[in-house]
Amino acid sequence: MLMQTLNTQAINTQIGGKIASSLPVSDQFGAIARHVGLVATEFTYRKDEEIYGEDEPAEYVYQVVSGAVRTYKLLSDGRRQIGAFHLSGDVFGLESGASHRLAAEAIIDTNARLVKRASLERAAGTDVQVARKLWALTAGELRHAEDHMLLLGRKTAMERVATFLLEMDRRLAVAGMMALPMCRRDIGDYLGLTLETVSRALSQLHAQGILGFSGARQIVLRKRQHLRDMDA
Amino acid sequence: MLMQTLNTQAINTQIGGKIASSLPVSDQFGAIARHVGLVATEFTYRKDEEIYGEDEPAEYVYQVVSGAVRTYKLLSDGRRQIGAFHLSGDVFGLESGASHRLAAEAIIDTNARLVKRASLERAAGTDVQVARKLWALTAGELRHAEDHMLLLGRKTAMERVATFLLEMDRRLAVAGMMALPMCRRDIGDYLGLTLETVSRALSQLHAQGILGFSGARQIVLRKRQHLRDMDA
DNA sequence: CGTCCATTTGAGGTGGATCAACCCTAGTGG
DNA sequence: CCACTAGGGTTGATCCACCTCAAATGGACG
Repeated sequence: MLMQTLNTQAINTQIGGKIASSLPVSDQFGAIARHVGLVATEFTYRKDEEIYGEDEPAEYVYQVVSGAVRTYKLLSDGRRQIGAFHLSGDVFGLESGASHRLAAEAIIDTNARLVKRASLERAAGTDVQVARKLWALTAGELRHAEDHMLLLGRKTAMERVATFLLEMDRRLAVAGMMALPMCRRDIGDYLGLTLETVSRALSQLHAQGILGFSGARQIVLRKRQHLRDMDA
Repeated sequence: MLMQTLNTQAINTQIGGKIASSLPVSDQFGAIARHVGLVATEFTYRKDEEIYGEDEPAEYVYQVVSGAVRTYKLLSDGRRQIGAFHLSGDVFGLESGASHRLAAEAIIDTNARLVKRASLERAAGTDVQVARKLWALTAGELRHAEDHMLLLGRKTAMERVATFLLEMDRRLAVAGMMALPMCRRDIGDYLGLTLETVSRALSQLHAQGILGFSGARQIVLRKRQHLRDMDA
């Protein structure tokens, strides 16, 4: 369980078997709140570990430091819909209401900063900038959900995969190459497809020279415009 | 174009061919903002009239007074995904960013109150309660979108229709009967199905005695628990 | 080097889409 | 008051994109 180097004043504590660190909020934590007095705790979650469950009280708000997180809903028979993938820098678990609407799990080993929801609420009550930021974060999630409804309701399998590749390319490509943290089943459950259909679409794009593989999860896009055209 | 009785101090004006009325905000406008000084304008939209377009600057926030509104996204070839139906009392068109993410149209003749986005923003800057309310409204839309992603990505046609019926029953049933304002095509574009599939599902539920018709859009649910069971 | 998953690929089935009549019913005009 | 019409809704027949089931392949890790 590797942890990112923290502020030297950080106090490391052991909670529930996970390594935690308290640290004063600095500019590096700006994404959640630039507000003096807020304390962030850093946690490490192992691959496939649950971070919180659906309908669980929303005690904390999270920011991914490293790793990746999936949020999802389940039907009673196990069918799963992944609502979003959260990557480095992303905030997740922010709720206006009392409980989490989706469950969250680490896709791979993940470090996250936590702040108490209550302290954010308090900060928002005195600092308009904080309140505005919380609203903007929720609005950003809503925008993503609206785009995703169009994908799930109306796009073909190939269009869904093309959209997914462009999204991931934008969010995690380094030097034109992306290293996907999630498996084909996760991608399928995000796109409303089976893992086999995802695999077939990727194989077809590979055969057409639109993407290159170096390992199943290392992908380089070779014809982005072609993907944009097919994403409808 | 019938209009609801307004405050006697209201000033009626004619704008762009539509009847508009300015009125001081009172408690009846609480859903958008209980903030002195905000002015709401009332507009009437005819059936199928566009209220705003996708990506159009978000100048106003709307509240349905009477009627019904659909918000939707289109793909280039005309495929449409309806994101939500807005009924009496619902707020729509609220954006944290600069532009509308979905287009909006009146489903039937509709009256709506409008307030300038800028004045809401101003109010939110001074009144924490207003800021909190705006956030809660956006969070409520997000919750609906998250539920709907699960429906679109993972539910069967029958499960989608059952979910739809329960949602509409909850939102617009009067004396156990609901009068749907939207046509089968709208329902299909909301549920990610074709209008034929929606019609077949409703016919099957009718044949099973789970619902009764009095006209294609007048529906009474006879076995709500049965619908809840099939909505997975 | 062997084991275990993740991924790919193949073969066949099916739920919902598509294409096509037909049927209501509300509104219109005679 | 009734015949006519148009648009919405229903129903039927067929199709096909994606799912399901199955097996082979590959890659990471002990």
